[in-house]
Amino acid sequence: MAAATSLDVARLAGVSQSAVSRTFTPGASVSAETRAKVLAAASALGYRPNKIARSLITRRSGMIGIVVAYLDNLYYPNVLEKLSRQLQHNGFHALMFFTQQSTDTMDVILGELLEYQVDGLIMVSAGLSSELAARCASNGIPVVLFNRTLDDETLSAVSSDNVDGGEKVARFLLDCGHDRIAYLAGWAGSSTDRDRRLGFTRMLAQNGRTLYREDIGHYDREEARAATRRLFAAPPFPDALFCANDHMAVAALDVLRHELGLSVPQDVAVVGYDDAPMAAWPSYALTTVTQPPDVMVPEAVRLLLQNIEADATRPEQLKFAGELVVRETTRRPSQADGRAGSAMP
Amino acid sequence: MAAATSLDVARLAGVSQSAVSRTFTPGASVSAETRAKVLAAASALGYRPNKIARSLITRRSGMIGIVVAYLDNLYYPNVLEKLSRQLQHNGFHALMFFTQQSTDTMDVILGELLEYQVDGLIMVSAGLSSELAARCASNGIPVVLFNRTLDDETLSAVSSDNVDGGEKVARFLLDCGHDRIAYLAGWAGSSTDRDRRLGFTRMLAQNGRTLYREDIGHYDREEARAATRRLFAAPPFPDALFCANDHMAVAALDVLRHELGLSVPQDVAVVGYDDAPMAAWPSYALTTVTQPPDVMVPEAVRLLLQNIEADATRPEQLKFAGELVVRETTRRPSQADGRAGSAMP
DNA sequence: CTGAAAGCGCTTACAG
DNA sequence: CTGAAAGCGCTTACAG
Repeated sequence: MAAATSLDVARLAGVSQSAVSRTFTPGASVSAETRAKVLAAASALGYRPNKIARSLITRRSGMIGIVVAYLDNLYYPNVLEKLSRQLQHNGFHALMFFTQQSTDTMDVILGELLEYQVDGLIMVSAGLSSELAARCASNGIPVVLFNRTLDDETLSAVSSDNVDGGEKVARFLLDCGHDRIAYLAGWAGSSTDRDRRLGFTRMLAQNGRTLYREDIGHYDREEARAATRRLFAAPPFPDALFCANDHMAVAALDVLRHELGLSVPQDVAVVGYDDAPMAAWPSYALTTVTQPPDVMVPEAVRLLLQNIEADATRPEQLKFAGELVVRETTRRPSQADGRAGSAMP
Repeated sequence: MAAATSLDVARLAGVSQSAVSRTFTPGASVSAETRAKVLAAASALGYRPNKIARSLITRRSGMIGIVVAYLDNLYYPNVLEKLSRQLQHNGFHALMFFTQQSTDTMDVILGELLEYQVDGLIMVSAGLSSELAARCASNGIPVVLFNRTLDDETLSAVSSDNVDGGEKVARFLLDCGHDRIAYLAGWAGSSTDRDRRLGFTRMLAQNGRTLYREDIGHYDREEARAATRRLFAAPPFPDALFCANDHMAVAALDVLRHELGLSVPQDVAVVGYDDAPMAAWPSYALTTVTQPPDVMVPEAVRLLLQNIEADATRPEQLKFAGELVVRETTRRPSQADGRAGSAMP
């Protein structure tokens, strides 16, 4: 029952084992006749080249490690599916590595990644320290960060312009005439949270405003619920709430409506970030900022494969602008408002 | 920059290459002294055994192929994460294969699966014909289907008891006093849809009822929306709607409330299946039937690894009972009802 | 175009 | 416990 090898095929076809190998190597030179004999024998035996044996000598495993921290945020499953399909489309396959929260597991994971001889690495909803990044580089494994950036620009990264996105949200909320504007933060250490907050508060400041209130939800549903309660513990309530992602915005929306009995957007406007699937569902109809996976995913894969081809890692940072999608959780901007720099959806 | 090999380590440690191999093989015999020398040399060189080379001889790649059709149904990302973590916990890693809708791609995928020398296969939201299953078996690759079953019981499968689940829903809806009960079907060809519908209609029949209306949503959001419109095109409207999964139930709920202006559960009760994440969100608070991944996933992994260990595939079908979770999209059962076989949540 | 041979980095009998 | 050697299933110069 053991699978047929190239030698089995060679014997049946009456050719050398090299000839078999060549007919399965794109671009190798085999006569049409030999090729036909080999193909016939191969299909008779149900032969398929052993990729493991091949990669031992070619030094290409055809596998890309995808490191993910969690899929709770429903923006990510879609990203994962697209990444995986795109990889498949290019002759690779994704080998999954889920991290725990602790940092030393990241070390374990990296070790396994190395053992499996992955050709490259995509970090999706997980952070990677500069030190670990260096270890990948020293082992010659190209890495691209998806949706996060590293300060020292030592790794390739594909992300959306979160500063710009934060600004867009602030400008829109200002245009709608909001005054007591609150921010529900994600993880303090993440580049996404840092940048979204930066763009948001900076634009507020340019218009002479500051954050009315602020709390932290750590990109976690339950924590976001608790933070929302704190944000609305005492009047006067915020009249607008910018959440660092949709995952938290949806949780906040539920607390606002179903626990506190507030009307959205009449009592308070809510804006999220990501344009995750549920943001478009009528029950939420959440105003949010897109991070277009249709352009980001192909670029991430292209960048990675390019570095693999080149056999050298030239870090490159790609940033794409997201756009504000205005749905039902926000009011319409006041027509008469002539504030400079105001953005219309 | 090439990674260190066992030979490099051997030279540095002043021992044979075999000794190096042995210290990295659990259970092999090495003296404490040799082991220490090897470990020191290994860490000095940053050595890690090459899993690819190892698997060529051990015939164990440490990789499990996970075949997935789509992640749109948000019940699946969680399943995927749990499966992947559980595999990791057992020293394996998941290699992802996303299928297209067409059947011949399944053939291509299977070929790739074979090339990558995966130790086993888990089919998650994808179907596999008996013929392809046979090909896996003939190549000695254990397979377990997750959440679907094959009629001929030739493959292992872990699923929830969908017939029982369908019955529970019917009994509950009957207890609530519903009369015009409709069914929103999934894929006609899927075992989940077939079984849920069977249990549902059978229990209805036992109580002298039939389906008031029925339409098909193919487990697709947009199709479910369209089907819901058709189901409610003409009065008298159904007063209860059982959807074959939560993904469609949530879509139906949105059409009912936001397009047709109906109140749930006053005008119509809605029940889903799966207990996907959004079912618990207050905006939906969907009554549904669980398919407990916390028990199903570990069992699926156990079954697969057991077959891999045994080096023989003994198909086994495991079925777990789900439970009805009553939330806000259904009314309370009428207290005074004494119907035999009535179920209380 | 073709075949014999070396070698990718390991594991595993086999002697000692 | 230890080392020399064969071999896992391939690819790839090297001659012819």
